[in-house]
Amino acid sequence: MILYMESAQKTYSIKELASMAGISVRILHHYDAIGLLIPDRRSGNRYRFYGHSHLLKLQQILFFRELDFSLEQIKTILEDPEFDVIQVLNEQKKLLADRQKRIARWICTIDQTIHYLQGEGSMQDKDFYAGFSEEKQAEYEKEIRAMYGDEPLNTSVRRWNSLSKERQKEMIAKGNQFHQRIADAMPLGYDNPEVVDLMRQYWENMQFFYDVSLDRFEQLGHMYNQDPAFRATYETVKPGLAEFMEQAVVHFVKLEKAKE
Amino acid sequence: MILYMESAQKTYSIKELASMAGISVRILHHYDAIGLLIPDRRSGNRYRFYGHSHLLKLQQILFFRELDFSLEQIKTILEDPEFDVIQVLNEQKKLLADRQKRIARWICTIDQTIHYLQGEGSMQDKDFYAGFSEEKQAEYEKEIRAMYGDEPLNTSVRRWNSLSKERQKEMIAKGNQFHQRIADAMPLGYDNPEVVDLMRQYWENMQFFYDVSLDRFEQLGHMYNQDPAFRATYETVKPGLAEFMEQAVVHFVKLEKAKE
DNA sequence: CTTGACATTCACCTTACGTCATCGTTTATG
DNA sequence: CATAAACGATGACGTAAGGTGAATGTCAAG
Repeated sequence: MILYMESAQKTYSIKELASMAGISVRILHHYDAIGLLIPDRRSGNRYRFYGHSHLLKLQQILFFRELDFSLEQIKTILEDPEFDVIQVLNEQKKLLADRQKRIARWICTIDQTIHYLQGEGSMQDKDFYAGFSEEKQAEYEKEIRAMYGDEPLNTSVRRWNSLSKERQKEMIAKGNQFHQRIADAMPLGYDNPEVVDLMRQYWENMQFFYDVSLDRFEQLGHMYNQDPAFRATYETVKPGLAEFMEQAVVHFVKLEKAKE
Repeated sequence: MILYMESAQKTYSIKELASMAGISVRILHHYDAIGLLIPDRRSGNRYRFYGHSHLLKLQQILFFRELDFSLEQIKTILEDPEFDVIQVLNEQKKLLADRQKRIARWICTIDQTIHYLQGEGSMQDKDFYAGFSEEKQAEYEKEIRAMYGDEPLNTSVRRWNSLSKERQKEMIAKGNQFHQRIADAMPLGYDNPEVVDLMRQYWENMQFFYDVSLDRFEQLGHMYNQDPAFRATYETVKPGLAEFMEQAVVHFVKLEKAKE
């Protein structure tokens, strides 16, 4: 492992390090015992002292741990002389993205299960486990493609395509109307009841395409402001609309959750 | 647990069930031993046989397991006579959404760490662990607010705000230009080299605000088409643009990944 | 009648710590 | 200065969720 940290800086006691990292002292004992994170200094009384470099290494360890690597694996990874922190951090980002996708599949499977339980569809037994293994998923997607051809279809797109052209235009116009109405309502402030009601309508309108949970809607709200593409489109309707939308969505979600 | 499944249907051997669910036979033994999933029938030779209802219950168990519930907790949850599958499925969706958020924070922490390691910023030690515990995160956000006031600020928004008004207008115009140029290029087809190059520029332009990975960009691509709000704004530029953008993004990402 | 696939139970092993217990050290306080 | 509280060390045992293997039973097919 290549770590260019001139460690001159501060040293931490075992408890300091543990509480900074949000872990127990015992864990650091354990990591010392198995040679995963050995303090560079031991005072005469055998007290452990950690330097700044251990901070980074511990972060690495906990990253990998979060990704369900075994401590043994982590050790070999970190001991690898070819090991480049930045490269591995980038790889970790990818792993996390994979995990996000997996969770998204799970959410999808849950939706299907709910649908099945409500008796509206007949789910085959194997579908129950679609969210699980990679191979099963690959296999499953193959069948889907065999059924629907090679187009990148999914339910919301199919639902959209099933609308008449008339209806599509209508929906688009509706969306734009909302943006305009929300823009007009900006001076009232994001916590104005009228604005809150507008947000509710906006949200309910979405449900047609997409099963948008409150949490999901909140995420979208942030994106309205933060993603440059969306931000730009909102800002052209009216300067400040992107940020206003974010605030209004967050506020609406908060109110809605308080109801429950 | 309320499960209205008239189990008349097929019965499965232990191995069949295990392989359907992608788990080991031993796990089913274990679940039987601790009374978590007991087969309804044992033939004379003590062989276990499972029915359709066990499929659903096992799915529930594995769902909760994925969410790091202990088997003990899972047992009490499923034994609760008040237990409503659909309600809990909805709760699980929420938990999964939380997990997604947590991962998003991790990705953010990784980005900061990379930034720090490249010597471009000075990260405080505690920031190393920002992705971890909830309390730490709450604490941390408090400090942020103390520093920046009560606005819901984040790096990309700060970055945006740090631009001059002139520059902001410029960026918005740029985004719109892209949309227009991409719309104009639609007849060429999403796999046209010119379109691919446009997508690259679009992507690179994003990097200014947001560290958009290829995977993330692909997700965004799907949203352009699937999220009604964004779909609507794209469709007003030109009908069919939303779907075209999705295809073009997916194609671009595929090409880009093939390069690696 | 044997072989191979599948089933059973019993029993010990593993990982990554938690949880004492027992003891030494340091520091704050009366 | 004495003493308690807080922190440190080591050692030993416990735990959850299975893995792994041994010894043995069952059954259909060749």
